[in-house]
Amino acid sequence: MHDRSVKPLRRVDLARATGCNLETIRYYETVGIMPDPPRSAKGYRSYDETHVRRLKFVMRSRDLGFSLEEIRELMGLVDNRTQTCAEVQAVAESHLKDVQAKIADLARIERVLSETVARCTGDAAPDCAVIDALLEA
Amino acid sequence: MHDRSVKPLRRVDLARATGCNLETIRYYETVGIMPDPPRSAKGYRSYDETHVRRLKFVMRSRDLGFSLEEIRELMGLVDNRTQTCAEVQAVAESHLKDVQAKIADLARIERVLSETVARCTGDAAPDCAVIDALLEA
DNA sequence: CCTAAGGTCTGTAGCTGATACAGGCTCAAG
DNA sequence: CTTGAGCCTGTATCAGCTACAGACCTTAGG
Repeated sequence: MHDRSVKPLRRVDLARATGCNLETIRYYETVGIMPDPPRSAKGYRSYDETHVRRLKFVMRSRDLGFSLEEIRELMGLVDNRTQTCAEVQAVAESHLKDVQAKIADLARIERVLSETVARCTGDAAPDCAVIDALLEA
Repeated sequence: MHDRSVKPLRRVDLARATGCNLETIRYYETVGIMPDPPRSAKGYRSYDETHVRRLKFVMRSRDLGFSLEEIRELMGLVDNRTQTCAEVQAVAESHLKDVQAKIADLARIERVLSETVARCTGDAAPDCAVIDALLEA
């Protein structure tokens, strides 16, 4: 009962509530990731809790490595929830495969780098194992 | 003895010899990763084996995830090899730490994603575990 | 009521690391 | 000589932000 006429959030309030960068909020609006919010008489954006939730969703998704395009896709599925969650699962699974591939790539890089660094003597440059590894085919 | 007056390489030859994209070569020149090559009378770039080696070095380094800035640093150390290889080792080691951190991040993401996807029933959207995970704090 | 701090608005530029394209010129093989 | 392949430059595009300029507005304290 203590929410009679909740005061609207300014852009900076939304930023603070979510930890999102101020400018990024505007960016998300221009690229359609966040909806255009209602404006005050003077043109000031005014947000509410739905925006906080949505932005948190976006940020969590970004944090999990989803691209903006994937997030758009996810949110589209959520917004008109006429379909089953199988589609959502498919997006997430496809993204999971991407992540696993990236891990495999990085693991290879890690192996090469750590082997190379270990071979390094710290002596004169002409004998540097890192440089050799990069120069050799 | 069969290299009397080796014929100069064109840009496309350098691209083919290294597997680098044609435009990327020009890009690397503008950002100072590759040197400005000598030009023919008509202004055509002309490369030789030193460019091939240098570009291969750059590509291998990129492949191992070094940023252009890091590559510039590495090449600076190689070019005026007045210092010991300890500096090179330091660059590589610092990069190795970055790579390991990235792997750890991705591993966390992978865990969250795979757990979430596994919880998915494929049923109606309102119960979708992926969406729930993204909506929950 | 006035002032100062802090917020807001827009458009635009910069960042990384490429990649692509237009429009015009040139080279080399047949 | 023709034709196709390649060259040149400048500029635009992409993701995903981040930052700044310059003008305007709001709000709290004195």
